[in-house]
Amino acid sequence: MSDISRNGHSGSGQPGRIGIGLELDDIHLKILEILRENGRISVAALAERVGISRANAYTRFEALRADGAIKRFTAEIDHGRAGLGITALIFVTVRQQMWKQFRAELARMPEVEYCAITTGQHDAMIQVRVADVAAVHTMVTDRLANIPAVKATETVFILDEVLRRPYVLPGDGRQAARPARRPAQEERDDVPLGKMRFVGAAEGRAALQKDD
Amino acid sequence: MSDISRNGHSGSGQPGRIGIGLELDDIHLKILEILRENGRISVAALAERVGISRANAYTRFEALRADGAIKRFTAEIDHGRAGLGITALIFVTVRQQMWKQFRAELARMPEVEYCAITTGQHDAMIQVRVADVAAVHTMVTDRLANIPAVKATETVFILDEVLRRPYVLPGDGRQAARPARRPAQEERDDVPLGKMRFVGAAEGRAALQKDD
DNA sequence: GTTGAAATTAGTACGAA
DNA sequence: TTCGTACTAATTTCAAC
Repeated sequence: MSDISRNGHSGSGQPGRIGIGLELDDIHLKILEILRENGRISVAALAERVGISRANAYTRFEALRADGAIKRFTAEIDHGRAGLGITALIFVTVRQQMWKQFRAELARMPEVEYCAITTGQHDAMIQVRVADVAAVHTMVTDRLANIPAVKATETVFILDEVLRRPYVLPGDGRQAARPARRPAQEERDDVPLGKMRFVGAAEGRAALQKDD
Repeated sequence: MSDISRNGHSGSGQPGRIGIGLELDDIHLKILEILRENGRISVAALAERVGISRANAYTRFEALRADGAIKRFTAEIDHGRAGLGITALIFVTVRQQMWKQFRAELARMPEVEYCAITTGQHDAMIQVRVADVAAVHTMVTDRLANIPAVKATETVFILDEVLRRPYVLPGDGRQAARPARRPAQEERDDVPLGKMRFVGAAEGRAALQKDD
């Protein structure tokens, strides 16, 4: 139910568009860094780790929350232990005029953890967590297939989740974090380009986003 | 760096395998439900919302943490506001013998938020967050392409993130939550099966997981 | 933006149901 | 096990610097 696209700083955000309401400085980023790996740390302890006063930490903490830079705090659950041992990705091709309906149906499927609109061969990718393989089949055939907006699906299973970072932030020891220096052409034409493939949006898909 | 597969209850978990150390009852699940939508709630407030005593809430809270059912608490960040407005999915084909090396390289790429091994045409899907489109290109051509373990990549961009639930749990108003009643064949053969496609693992891929 | 005290709340221990 | 209470420690708030 949490629609994270409405004020659209996710995914569809303009490149380099930083700090609309709040100017995020290094201390803000450090706070976020700590909070993403320990969402329950006290503000007092946070202040100490960042090296600022408690009052300052409270002010910044509240500002980040109010600004929306921190969207929420959440507990990461071990799905296996909670009885949802199967994870699958379902790539969906959506009839363009019916995008809004597709969204509404998604909101009614609690097994969907994530849904994103993508470029490439399909229009959307959804990630589902269910108890067993049969439930994936039920989900795809009974629920998704009966949505008129769904033209086709392709399902793959997740065999193992190798890595999940709480939430990526700029400056994680990265070189091209914010302004992103673009290497000159000469510097990068030694790259084996034949290995890779970029997949743009299918024709006429520009309309998809405005569709709702 | 957070390798969530080692004790493998994620993704590769057996169907219905619930409560290895801890038997999770309805109260445990309700606690998880509240915690996933507000990871910073006090245990006192939690106790009240669940309808148990404070002491009991502390006991269960600690048990869930110790058992690993709660893996960590984290803050959800608005990436756009933090300067990482571009999200992409990179599907990677990995040379089987080199899986371990691929993992090691991943750990050194802070822009990778998520990596999962999948069935289907590709071997892994990674999700990256970067500042701009150029950074995706740099990432794929300079970093991934130079890993010998990487045979090929296919990149799609995420245009919009429609839905993200903190973490899916069983019993979210779902019918087939835990034991997952499998519908009899007669009940489901009215489904338009032509719409969908399940994609199994490529040949010889069973070896992949044992590879590290 | 900081420090330090008061008020509040969180976390612990333990005996009883 | 769970609950209730009393106790201790820590956090948050707020005022003055």
